[in-house]
Amino acid sequence: MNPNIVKPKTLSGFMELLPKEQLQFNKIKAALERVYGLYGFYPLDTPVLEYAEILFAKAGGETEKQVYRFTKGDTDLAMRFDLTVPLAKYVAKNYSELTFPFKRYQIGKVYRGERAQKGRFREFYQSDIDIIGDGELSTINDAEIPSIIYNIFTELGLDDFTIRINNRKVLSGFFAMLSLDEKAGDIMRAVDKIEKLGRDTVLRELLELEIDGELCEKILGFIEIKGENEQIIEKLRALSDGNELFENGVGELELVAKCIDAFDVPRKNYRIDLSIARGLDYYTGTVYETTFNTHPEIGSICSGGRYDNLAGYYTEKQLPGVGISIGLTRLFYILNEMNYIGGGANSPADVLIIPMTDELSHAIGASSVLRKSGIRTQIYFENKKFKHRIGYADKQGIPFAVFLGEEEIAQNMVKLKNMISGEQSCLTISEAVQVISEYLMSASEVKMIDINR
RNA sequence: GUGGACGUAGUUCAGUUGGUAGAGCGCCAGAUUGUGGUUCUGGUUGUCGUGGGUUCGAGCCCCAUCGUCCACCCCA
Repeated sequence: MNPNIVKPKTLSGFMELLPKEQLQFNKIKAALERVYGLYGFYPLDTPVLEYAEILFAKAGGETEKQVYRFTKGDTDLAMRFDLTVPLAKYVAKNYSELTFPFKRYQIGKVYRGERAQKGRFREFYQSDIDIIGDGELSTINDAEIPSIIYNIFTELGLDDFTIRINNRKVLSGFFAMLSLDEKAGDIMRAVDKIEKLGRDTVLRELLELEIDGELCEKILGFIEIKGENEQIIEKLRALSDGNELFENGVGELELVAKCIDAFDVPRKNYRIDLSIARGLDYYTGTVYETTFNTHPEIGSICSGGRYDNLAGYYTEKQLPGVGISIGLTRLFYILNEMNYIGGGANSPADVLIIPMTDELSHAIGASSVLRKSGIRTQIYFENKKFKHRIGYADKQGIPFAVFLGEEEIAQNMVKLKNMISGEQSCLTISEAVQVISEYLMSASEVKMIDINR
């Protein structure tokens, strides 16, 4: 091997897609943007790099260790590890220019310097939506978020998922009732794992926190409360000893659940689950977590919640908000892994024009006509054997080929071949446009993701 | 940061007690010079991650190193 050749390789934990996969990825991204737009969210883009002092204003412990940080000259720089902190900075900085409640979505890459593994990346897309209030923000917003998530997943063709909701005030209030306020954070982190690790492991972790065995049982019994949403609320009411935080939380949870019904999210796709806690400590109210029913081992594909104060590190203003983040890279990775992806058109073009003569003006003219009708068109310019030319269309799944030879040009016709059926016919260019357009109409009904594949 | 597995062709991988470097897929050519996807025939591809050691002889054994993957932690 030539020693001057540098072996091409990509860093571990950085996803790089093949052309067809990238096409599918972009379709999913476009579907998200479309739905966000339907709910009146503004798009936002912020820099990947920020001053380290901005990103580290809040960060601590684990996240801090995972941030890529470096200096250029005298500037201390860091790469964003989520989209929430940049949003906080943005809102604080542009407070006077914004209209509240401020609704924004942002789809961008974030960076975490941790060990990569299955479905775990060091560079990945997050797709965030947040609603930020000025001073206060109605709890009804907490119900709109799951409805957006529901619409996104159904839009993508998925239906076997569950959005689970809970309220941190309910949990914190309950722990306060057990006089365990100080350990609330640790307890929540332990309790959050019950789905994955099982009751026994969680019990062991609770005991390690030096919590009395009887209280541990109470905690476990609490998070295992099951039933229809109304029944859960009823059971919670019965448990209350008048703790204000707890009662507030139960009230919020009831309201949010009721409103989610009003948003027409089917009961099969969401439910109250008291074991959902979220490890992050800035959540103060409603919390969400979404999983695929058939593959719970994957973990959460999108999660978020309510926070009291978004930008306390950057402004005196009180800015409560609610938001959620979809792990787009992970979502795509998993769908791809399961072969769910690939339905519908995934070709770069709808037609490949194959000129059979040296004179290309007819081919170029035909391509202009096709493109003006919204048909994605490529011309094969290379001087290759015929089987390569048609093979180019075949390999890329381009559904139509147009042959332009002496004969067709003389008759002012094109030969249109349907690559899937193999049928071909001599048509005028406008007839060809019609045939292709009809095909594209029917093809667009195919779901891009098919879990039954 | 902790623990475990694995590095062989473009790619996925086989390679027996240490004895000539292999297969599928892909790619190229032909059957078929204006018809792909199927089929058949032929062909192409290697610093066996890197460095050292043991040995008459190492893809295989030993040491080191780099890299990758998996799990934990944490998270999307």
